[in-house]
Amino acid sequence: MQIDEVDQRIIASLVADARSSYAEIGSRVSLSAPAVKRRVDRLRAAGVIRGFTTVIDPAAVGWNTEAFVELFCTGRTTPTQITVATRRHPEVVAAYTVSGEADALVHLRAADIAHLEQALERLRAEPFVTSSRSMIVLSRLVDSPTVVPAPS
Amino acid sequence: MQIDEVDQRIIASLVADARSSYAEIGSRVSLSAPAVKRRVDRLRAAGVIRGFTTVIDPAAVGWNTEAFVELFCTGRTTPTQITVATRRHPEVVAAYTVSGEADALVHLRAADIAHLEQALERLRAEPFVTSSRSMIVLSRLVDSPTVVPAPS
DNA sequence: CGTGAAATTCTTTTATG
DNA sequence: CATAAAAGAATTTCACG
Repeated sequence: MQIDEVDQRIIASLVADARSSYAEIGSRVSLSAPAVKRRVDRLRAAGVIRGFTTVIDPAAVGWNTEAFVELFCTGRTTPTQITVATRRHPEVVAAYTVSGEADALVHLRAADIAHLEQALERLRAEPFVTSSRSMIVLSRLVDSPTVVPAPS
Repeated sequence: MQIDEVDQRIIASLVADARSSYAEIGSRVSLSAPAVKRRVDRLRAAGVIRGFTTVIDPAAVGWNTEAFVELFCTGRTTPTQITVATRRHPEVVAAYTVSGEADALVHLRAADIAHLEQALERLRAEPFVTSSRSMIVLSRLVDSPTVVPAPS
């Protein structure tokens, strides 16, 4: 899909504050509110804008422990298998297939260390997992939300 | 801060759609719009709600490559040093200090492999980095936004 | 593509239990 | 803490250039 500079600025504005009004965005990009709405609708329909969400402090709602787990899998494990398996675990925030030593990297979030240990055990019990290596997050140093510059 | 079940449902609703109206949220949690607004204001003031943002398809705006880099640092590297250093790199989406072999884990996003390689070189050139291990993301299997259940 | 205007709906304040 | 009512904005549709 074609995205012009105005779209980019609208996106940047919505990333910074998803609840700002179309009129407010319009004043920043020199467009009327209906024009902004039409562009946003188009960007949503095209899948550029996936949705609007709220950033919550995980600790405030009881998630105090995070970890990244490298999974080593059996030879003929498919990405789909890993997907369906990891999705079953509510502690899985994200999962990726990766190049390097490991086959997949899983981002976990748990209430506490005990909960994390439990989730880890469950994950490692998946039949295609041959071994794993965990990194428990000690502190989050940087956490940028979805950024939207225009890479040259 | 104290969060009751109604707050939790309001949060869940806002995480699912940050642009839904207070009236709509209110109808889901059996509350009037002003009551919802007051709770949201309180949750924002308390830092439970950090903000409202928009989820963008990275590829649609030119970010096609992702990687996780484990950093191994010199003995007396502080988290603050890693923070300020990684923040300087626009490709850094997130950074964590971690337990395990590595000292830090850095999540990078770049336009393409060439850009990623460049960013990696820059990162590895930081004086406190003794070595690194990269995992290039082949595919994103799972990507849940900030979830908000009530961990028992 | 864009704007302006009109109708509807939401937000937000204030008063009140 | 909640609701209700009222004023002010915003959303959304529509006609039009």
